[in-house]
Amino acid sequence: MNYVFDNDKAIYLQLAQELTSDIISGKLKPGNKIPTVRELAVLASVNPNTVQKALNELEKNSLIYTERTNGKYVTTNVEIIDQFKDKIIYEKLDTFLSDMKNIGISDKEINTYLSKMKGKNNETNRM
Amino acid sequence: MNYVFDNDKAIYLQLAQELTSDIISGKLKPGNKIPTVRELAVLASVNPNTVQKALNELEKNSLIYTERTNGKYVTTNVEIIDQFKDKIIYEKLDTFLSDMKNIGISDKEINTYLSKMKGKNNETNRM
Amino acid sequence: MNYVFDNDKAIYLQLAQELTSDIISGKLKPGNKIPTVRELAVLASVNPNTVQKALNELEKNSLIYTERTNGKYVTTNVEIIDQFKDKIIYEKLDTFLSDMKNIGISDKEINTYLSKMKGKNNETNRM
Amino acid sequence: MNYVFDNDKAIYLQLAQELTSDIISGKLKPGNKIPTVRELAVLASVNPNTVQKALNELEKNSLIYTERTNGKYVTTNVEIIDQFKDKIIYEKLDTFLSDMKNIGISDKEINTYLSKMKGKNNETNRM
DNA sequence: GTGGTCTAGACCACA
DNA sequence: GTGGTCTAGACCACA
Repeated sequence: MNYVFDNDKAIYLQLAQELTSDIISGKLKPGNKIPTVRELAVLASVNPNTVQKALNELEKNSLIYTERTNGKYVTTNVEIIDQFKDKIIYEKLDTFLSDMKNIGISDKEINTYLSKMKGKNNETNRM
Repeated sequence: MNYVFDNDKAIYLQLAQELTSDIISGKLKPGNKIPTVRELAVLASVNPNTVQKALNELEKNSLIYTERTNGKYVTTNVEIIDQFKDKIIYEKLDTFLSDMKNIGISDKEINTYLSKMKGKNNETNRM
Repeated sequence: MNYVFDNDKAIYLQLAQELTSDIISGKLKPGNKIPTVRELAVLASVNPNTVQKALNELEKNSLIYTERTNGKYVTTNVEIIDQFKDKIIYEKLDTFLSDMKNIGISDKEINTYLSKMKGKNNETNRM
Repeated sequence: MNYVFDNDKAIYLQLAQELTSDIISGKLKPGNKIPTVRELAVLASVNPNTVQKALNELEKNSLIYTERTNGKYVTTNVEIIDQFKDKIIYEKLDTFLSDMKNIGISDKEINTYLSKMKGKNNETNRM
């Protein structure tokens, strides 16, 4: 996890997206315990309230659930994760393609750019 | 122009990006007059001050210039526009690819998804 | 006359200052006819209303007077011009020295800078 | 800090210049916390939005940086401050000398005036 | 009619 | 409490 936040968007939303990525990618597996709010707060150099707000987003999407006094866990319902993964991929693709279109880049050009860049983008980590 | 704003980001930044897209894509051509601050405010259902702030962003990037009492115009310096276009394409590609990577999508899968979706994304308009 | 205006200040005030300089320096001599409002407007690439407003400033300071239907003239009262010259020199010096002081430049340093720069500032024309 | 504004120039620009002077002169030192937006608004008898706009100017010039929710601080990069100081001194000298020239004051006369006035200008505070 | 500035006041994210 | 955004509305310089 590489917590560098973009000033243009609320931190709690960016954090929620990072954590969602971790679940979707399998980095955090079904049933895994999520680090405590305080641990995450330290990891992300962020106020616990902000972490709480981020985790609420995940819970709203049923990606995690809370065991009272025991902690928060990744859902064991693989269906939900898979569906969410599909939804996010679709959204990101859609946004990417319509952005390219708005900028005036044809499908053909997209392919050219993509083949140029693949394998080179190891530095950044935005979502 | 389709001004639907996302709650997650400052309106003035989203508006600035829409207008930047319009210039980069050639929809607004070098030397073209930008609609007046007040016109844009009405079009985007937003306060004139917010439009001002958005246009300041474009002016900061030298994409537009102001003729006192006359209006604002797209730069006639094609170089600047081209360079900005390249910069934005690079950034969007980079973000897209690292997002996909974070989600756990391989380059091969990206290609599959892309060929499925191309030509279908006519609804949305985000940047 | 070199009419390049600074965006940070009203044009009519800048124009008034240019014209005041011309009188104070003797470029426009006592009794000389001032170019017409329209001529000045063309020279300065400015609206006649703006020239009018600038000339009002000079008239307010008694540096020029209007002969109905005949035009505007530099005052023949040399006293007034001399006093105004003194006043402006004093103000400019005062502003300059207090600016330098605020920036933290000592009198000694001012001298060093001045001897370095004298004779070199032929390009600019601000007032 | 002495916040008296001149009607001829935008308040936010004058405020920006005052604060720039404070940094350049060392009155506000590298790393120092800038008074809060609201404090400055009260000090300058000005709207907080106007202060924001002024501070944006300083941030644009990298003289200050913002710590989210924590406040704004003078840059710790002394290089930047020194370069900006040089730039401003040069500009002020250049303006001063060309103004004097336009008024018809010779270099020799400037020296005479300067030696008369030095040490006497304690009242004013313009920049 | 054009852009620019400013205010009063509200509301948000984050700590 | 800190900075940031936004609105409604007023007023100015310039053409």
